[in-house]
Amino acid sequence: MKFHSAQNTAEIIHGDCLEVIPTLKDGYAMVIADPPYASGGGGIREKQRSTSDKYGIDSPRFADFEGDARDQRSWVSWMAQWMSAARSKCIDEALIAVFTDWRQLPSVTDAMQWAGWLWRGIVVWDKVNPRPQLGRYKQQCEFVVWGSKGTIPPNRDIGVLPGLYSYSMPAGAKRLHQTEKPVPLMCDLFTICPARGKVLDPFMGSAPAEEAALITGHDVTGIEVTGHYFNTSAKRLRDFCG
Amino acid sequence: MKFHSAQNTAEIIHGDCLEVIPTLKDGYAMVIADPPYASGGGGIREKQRSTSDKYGIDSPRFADFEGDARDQRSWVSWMAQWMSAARSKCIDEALIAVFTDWRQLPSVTDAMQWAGWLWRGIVVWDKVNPRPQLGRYKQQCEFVVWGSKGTIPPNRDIGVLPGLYSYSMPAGAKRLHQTEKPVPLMCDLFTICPARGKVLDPFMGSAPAEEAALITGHDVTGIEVTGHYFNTSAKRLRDFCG
DNA sequence: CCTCTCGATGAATCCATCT
DNA sequence: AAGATGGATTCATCGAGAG
Repeated sequence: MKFHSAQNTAEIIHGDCLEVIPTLKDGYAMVIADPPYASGGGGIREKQRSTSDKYGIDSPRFADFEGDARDQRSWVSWMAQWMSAARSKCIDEALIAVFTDWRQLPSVTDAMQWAGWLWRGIVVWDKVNPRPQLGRYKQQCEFVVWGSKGTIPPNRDIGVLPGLYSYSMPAGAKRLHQTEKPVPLMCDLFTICPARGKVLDPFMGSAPAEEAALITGHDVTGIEVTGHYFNTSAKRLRDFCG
Repeated sequence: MKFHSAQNTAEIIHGDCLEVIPTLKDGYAMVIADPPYASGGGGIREKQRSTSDKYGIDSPRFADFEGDARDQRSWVSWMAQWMSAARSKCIDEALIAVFTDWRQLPSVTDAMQWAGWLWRGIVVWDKVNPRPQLGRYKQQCEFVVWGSKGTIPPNRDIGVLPGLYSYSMPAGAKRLHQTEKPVPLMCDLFTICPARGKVLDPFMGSAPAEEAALITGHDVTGIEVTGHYFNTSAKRLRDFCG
């Protein structure tokens, strides 16, 4: 399914990214990913809880999403698999940026390197208003582990990018997914992507990255396995493209 | 060597923390550590460079510090060893906080857990003005991996602590060590330590943590292996205690 | 005492050039 | 051919010193 803004195209595909990615044409300049964190709890019982129960706060407003019930070992190898598949569809100077929380950060850096990407750093997303925790430090930040397929060419016209971004979680009716990322944050992250470079997003969710890619002038391919959220994304992009 | 503020005592010891820690009395409520990161490079050549050369910029202003030349495997097991030794001198509800950069963050979380500590989160230190890097995200933050020996009792009277702190690197003549941490940052981190709880600092450097501990009302034991920096710390604490 | 300008600095990274 | 060395780059912030 395709949506067109003034200059760019967003294509969205309903399916499992491990099956869909091999069918794509290559030429991607950036991979952006917000995979299920699978970190809601240590034991098998926690993994079996629904995502809206694990990550929801008071009343479950959101449909459950898939892929969050893997145990730690299989989660890491699965992460490495899709990162490897995505890498094979990328140009040599491509970049990758993967969201994670503190619990899975070490596993994400492992998986990224197993998949052949060069790990280059950690960008911090300050969520500004996280849930307070009495008597301990708040988990105020999430992290974007980023890397590249090969060397990054110098002297691109993008200046110096921040390593810390502060944006509140999307709130209220505008929020369409439990773990939706702010569109302005996604726009900022795309600053590192070469002008007009194609973007691949294997975990579309409610499509904030697709909206941001169109805003910043990139073609984008989004993949989503959960039917409910694929439909949510289609509606969002239909509305956005007017 | 001991220094006394109005209410508290700082004891500083010259030696290798792995040898010194077993000689200490127990009863510590918090371990704070800023170990050598050993992340200056992947190969043996990088490890052999002096710390002032690796981490300093143009003209080396600071004396070199020891312990930064371990390779990755031995660095991790060494980290686990001192964390384990420190843990055995702690009370059941003790806390630990360890500084690291992005490169070593996954290894620090491994070592902390190998040593028996419960890993509880990542506190982010925003350095505000890191060196800019053209065409990529800046490495703007360092990280404090924190955990506890056992459960953390609820309802301690410290309210909710931030998970993100912004402080510039100490600058100018006040800065006594290449990698010195800001005293206000150290003071903020000690907010989680129970009132009058004893603090252990195995990598004293130029003693910003010792100064912060006295300011916030804690007895503290600092250990430093490099003679030059032991003397620097002694002078700093002598001046501070008047 | 406050404001302004100017200069110096940084737990960096990359690459061309030697050995 | 592989490993070691040295130099260039970048800009927000801080501090010193002048006005």
